[in-house]
Amino acid sequence: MDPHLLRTYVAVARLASFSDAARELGYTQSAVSQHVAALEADLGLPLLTRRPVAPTPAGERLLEHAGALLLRLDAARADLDRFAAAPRATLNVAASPLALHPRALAALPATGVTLRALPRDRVPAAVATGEADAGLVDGIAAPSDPLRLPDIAPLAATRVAEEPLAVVLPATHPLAGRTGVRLDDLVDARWLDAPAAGVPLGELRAVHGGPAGRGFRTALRYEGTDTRTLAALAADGHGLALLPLPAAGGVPGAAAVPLVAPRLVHRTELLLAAGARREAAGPVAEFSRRLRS
Amino acid sequence: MDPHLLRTYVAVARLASFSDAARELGYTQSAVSQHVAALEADLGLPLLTRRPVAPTPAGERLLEHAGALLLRLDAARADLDRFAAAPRATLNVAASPLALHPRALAALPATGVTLRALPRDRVPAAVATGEADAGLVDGIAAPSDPLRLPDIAPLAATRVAEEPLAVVLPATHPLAGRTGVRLDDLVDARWLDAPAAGVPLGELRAVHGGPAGRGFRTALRYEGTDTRTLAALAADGHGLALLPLPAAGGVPGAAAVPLVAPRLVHRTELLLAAGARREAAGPVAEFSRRLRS
DNA sequence: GAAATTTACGCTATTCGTAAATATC
DNA sequence: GATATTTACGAATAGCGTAAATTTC
Repeated sequence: MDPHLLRTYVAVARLASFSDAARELGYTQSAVSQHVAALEADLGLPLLTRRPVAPTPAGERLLEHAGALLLRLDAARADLDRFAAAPRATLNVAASPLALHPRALAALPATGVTLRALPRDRVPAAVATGEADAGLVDGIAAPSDPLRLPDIAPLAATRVAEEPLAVVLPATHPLAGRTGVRLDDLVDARWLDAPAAGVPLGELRAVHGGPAGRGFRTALRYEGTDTRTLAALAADGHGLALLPLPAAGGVPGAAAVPLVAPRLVHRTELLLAAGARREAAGPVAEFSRRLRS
Repeated sequence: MDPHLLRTYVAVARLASFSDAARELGYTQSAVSQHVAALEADLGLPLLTRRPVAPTPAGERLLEHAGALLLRLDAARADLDRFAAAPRATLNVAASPLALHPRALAALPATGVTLRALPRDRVPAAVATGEADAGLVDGIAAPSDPLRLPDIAPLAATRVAEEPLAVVLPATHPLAGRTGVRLDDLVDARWLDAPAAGVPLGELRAVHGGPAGRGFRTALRYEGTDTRTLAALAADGHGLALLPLPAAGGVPGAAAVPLVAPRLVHRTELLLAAGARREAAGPVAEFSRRLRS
């Protein structure tokens, strides 16, 4: 189970071709074939069917392991590399769309900043592998609870902000006038699933504690990142949206009603590779220090 | 960052000796020295001080990564090995002390069972690496929330049971007569820290959502696994204990008062390596099926 | 029979052990 | 000076590419 072999195997499985994988990895087809053969011999299992090239059931399993494994390996290397490298002169921030809290924006250094929007679940990996120096992620959690992040690598998470959650509904909706809604009142409602722009429904289900069982049916899926659009969709009756309260207001035809039960908040966290915390100077340290205070 | 090198490095760091590590791994001292040198060259960093042998700061960092990495690697191998192997004839269960719920005991097959008690945090690893065929873990969580387990490998977790939590206090305690207590009433209290026998205070703090900030001072630490002893200590005024309600009752001089706020439960889960779920027959499948129904 | 994967084979680079050299307490 | 780590060096091995063989559509 040499990582090289795993890496090759993953590439072959992804591209469904030995030859294409060889091109991508800079090997000959022969070498790729030998890699896969070695892996199969090592595990005593066929991993791929040939013609067409597709993973066997055992191969599917291995893919799950291999992905995480290679990610961790890259993360370890990146983290250790940071030890040796000089403090960076620029700051590379990966952020999920809703994590760009004013407090975070205010803490950004004046120059040398690159800000990249990434899907929520790719932010931790970006920080771990060194693609980004710092990450800003959001999610929902119980008040003052940390977010549940996948542990790709030892990352230091710091609270940046917590805001109430709000349900966005059409101004004509019977609940629109309320000062607060309970989620239980809305289990039968149709929701907008907007993993990028809004709070992902899956996460809500996880935190709220419903097993796959009840509710949260999806009416429409929106794949963009614009919260105004999302609120407009909600105003137009395509389904309910869940947003941080500050982001939910001010859309014509829409009412934002705070979610009062269960007691959940929209939380933003700063993510730093643990190795990066040693840096005493530089924009990464500066950004981190400002957000911490 | 070859896993072999990492494994050697970890052994050297743990044993604080090149020679001892060589003996343990079945290499010569020379080979071990070369391994460490190769790693240091690869990363461009010194990882160990010699005489005495101890990890440098960078080495410490690497240890964190390496541990998780090697664990995942072992888990992957074990998981794939299960694919090739014939269904096991015996059932090897790893369980944290409080996870031995009657429902779990009742589901055990009549013969061929080995039951091993393990600290809570080692159960997932035991299942992942194949040391155990199945695991029973407990912890505290919001009602019908899954436990937060470290993701060493893709493990399938199933709910086995949820029980109310109870605070165990001396019968003479002012709150002893209550039908329920709120945790907020007890932040100033002294607690028994019994990571093995009771619910770990750290976990409570995490779920309840206090950052390192307030409360949960420890009066006495008990490292055994016996809940009766723990309750007796609480009865004797050495501090408060937190136990699942069923385990908390019936101790002379002690009162068990259900915890009513925050709404948390003691939860037990069955852990199965995802690879093992394919087994249609055998004691592992039988055990799993009985607990699922 | 064309396209793709596997196998054969030779070259090179790596890895490990023996043994000598060197460093540290 | 004894103990422990490093270095030098040779033998075995593993890994890759070229090219021929084989498989499959």
